[in-house]
Amino acid sequence: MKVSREQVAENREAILKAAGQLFREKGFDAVGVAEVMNAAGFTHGGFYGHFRSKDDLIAQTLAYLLEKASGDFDFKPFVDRYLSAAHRDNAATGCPTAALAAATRQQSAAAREAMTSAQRGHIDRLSGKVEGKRAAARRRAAIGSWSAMVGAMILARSVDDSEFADEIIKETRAWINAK
Amino acid sequence: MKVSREQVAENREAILKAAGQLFREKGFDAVGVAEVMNAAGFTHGGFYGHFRSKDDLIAQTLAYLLEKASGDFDFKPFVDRYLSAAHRDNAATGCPTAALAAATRQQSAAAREAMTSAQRGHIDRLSGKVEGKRAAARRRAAIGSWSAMVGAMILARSVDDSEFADEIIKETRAWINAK
DNA sequence: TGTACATCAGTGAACGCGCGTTCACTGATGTAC
DNA sequence: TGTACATCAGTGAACGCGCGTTCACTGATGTAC
Repeated sequence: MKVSREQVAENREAILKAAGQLFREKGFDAVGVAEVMNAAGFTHGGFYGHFRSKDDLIAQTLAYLLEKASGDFDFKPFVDRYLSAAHRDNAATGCPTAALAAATRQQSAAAREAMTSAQRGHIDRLSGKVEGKRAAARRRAAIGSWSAMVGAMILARSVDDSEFADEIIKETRAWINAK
Repeated sequence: MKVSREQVAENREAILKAAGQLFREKGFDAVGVAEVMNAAGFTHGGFYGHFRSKDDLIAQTLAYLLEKASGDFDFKPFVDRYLSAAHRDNAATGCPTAALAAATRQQSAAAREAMTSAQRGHIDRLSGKVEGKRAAARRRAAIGSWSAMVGAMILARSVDDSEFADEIIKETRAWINAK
């Protein structure tokens, strides 16, 4: 059955939302088109009315997640929220960079472009929030801190011992804050 | 045809070596059992004489790569070699943690165990190399530096602009060295 | 040491499942009069 | 405003390909005498 235009837009966003959670939780390859559509409340056949291919879905989901994650923030609370056990345990709703940047390396050009411009924007924003007088020093601190945050989250999630994972997160947080 | 016992051991290592390169380059899911066997110089049927399953291969390849990557080193040269454009451009022969830690999260218990014990060992070793008087401060610097190195390499490889990637690597290196 | 036989690493065809993708169909929406 | 028709979002069956896995077979290795 046909549906109204606003409904189409809502349905499309529901698909992106479902894909966003599933991809962050399980990775691009382990999530099928049918699984995404079911999670969004549809059957798989309608998928190609919204997206040209699974690759297209991946690129658009990345753009959608990275855009949504680009809100305003203060530096210290951002670091503390980011480097927390809650974030480690909730990849499906957490930072798309920590969950998907490594996998984006093997994805389409469109997906990599979405990731690239998001990283540019995020580092620019971080540079404005970090302490320091000279712009170059602030940018360096922004890049260094961001690398440490993303790396710590990925390492913490890759180990199977939650105490060790906590140590990685806490010590990285303390190390960044001590700068 | 049957082959000698030493040959079997050599062949097994050839498979692990081929898998190690392919997995680091393309990721676990994008590499098939037949592709690994061909790269090692065999046909796919013989695979199950060496490994119980593809999951088993993944776990054993991780253990193999992480073991080989655990040599001795000095801190500063290690950071400089790690955070280099050459390392960024050669994932297939580079650090298994940067290439595979994120994907290990979705793998078998055995794979995660290999990653966990390797991270423990690596952080212990780094703690002994880093400058600082008190053990806790050295361990903190080791964890923070290691998070930043892994995060910077993953971020640099995820973007499609090599100048921006270089900036991420260089600034993270400078930031670590400035600690 | 030499010979006969059992073992078993590697081969390549085959199987079956899951996944991305296609397509004829349905029926509600939106438009033309 | 009401009616008739065209449009098209979503359905669900079907297709085909690739991949992990199995298996009967081959022939070189290793062992028993």
